Amino acid sequence: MFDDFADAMGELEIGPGLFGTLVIIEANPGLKQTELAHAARLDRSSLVPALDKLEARGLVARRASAEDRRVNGLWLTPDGAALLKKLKQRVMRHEQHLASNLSADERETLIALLQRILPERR
Amino acid sequence: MFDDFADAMGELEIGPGLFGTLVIIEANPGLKQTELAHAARLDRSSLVPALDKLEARGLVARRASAEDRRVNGLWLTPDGAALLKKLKQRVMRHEQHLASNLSADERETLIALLQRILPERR
DNA sequence: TCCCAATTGTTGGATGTCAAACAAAACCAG
DNA sequence: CTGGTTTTGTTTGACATCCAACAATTGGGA
Repeated sequence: MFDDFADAMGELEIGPGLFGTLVIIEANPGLKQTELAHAARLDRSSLVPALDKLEARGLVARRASAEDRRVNGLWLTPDGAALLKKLKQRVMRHEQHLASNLSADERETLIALLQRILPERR
Repeated sequence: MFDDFADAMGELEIGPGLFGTLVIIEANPGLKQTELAHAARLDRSSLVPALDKLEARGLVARRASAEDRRVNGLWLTPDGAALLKKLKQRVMRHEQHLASNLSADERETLIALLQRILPERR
């Protein structure tokens, strides 16, 4: 599945992890790194090189918070938002390709069953 | 799920990867490392430290092949076979715990649907 | 007010994975 | 036979992840 994902992403050089990161930041502008790490099920420290990369590519900005000088607020740049839009289309294609052997009903059933074996988050 | 797996394994210090390795070796005694890597979807080189660890713990033996001196045949030691037996019980408990919210029918459905979204192996 | 505890982002060390390059051994074409 | 090609296990370097420790900052209680 990851190979398939990578194929769908093509030349854009974004893996499942960075894609998820972008999605979460888009949905929660100004999020701080600790919160993003929690949402993405990552260690705080794992995020540092990932954000370094996204920042270096001009997709995400770390903006120092005015209220709390320890905190970096995370924001998508216009470039980041534009790339994410393209990425979402490709991910959708990837998921359709992945589930192409399933009817719409079967997809719903699969997702519902998977939801029910999710352990509660610790 | 991996956390749950680790909990079920308790003090035995075997993760999903090493467990799979042991299962494959048990089912294919004398297997060579390249074949094991293929079966486990691992790189040949990734196997080296894993087998080093299993060998150091006395669970697996690398036995030089008589016909082809490049090849190491892989075998479970008696200790390895004994540990694997215990591991299988724990994995079974883990899987039952994981699927405890599903009826037997639902489990079958889930597995069948998952099978059908499996990409063909490359 | 002032010191101690908690939080935040980062660094450093460990581990597991991959890809590329390698030496030894086996295979094969002429 | 012999010289080039393939296969096998290993080493090395890159990368992502975790955990533990850290400095800077904030907050709370005596």
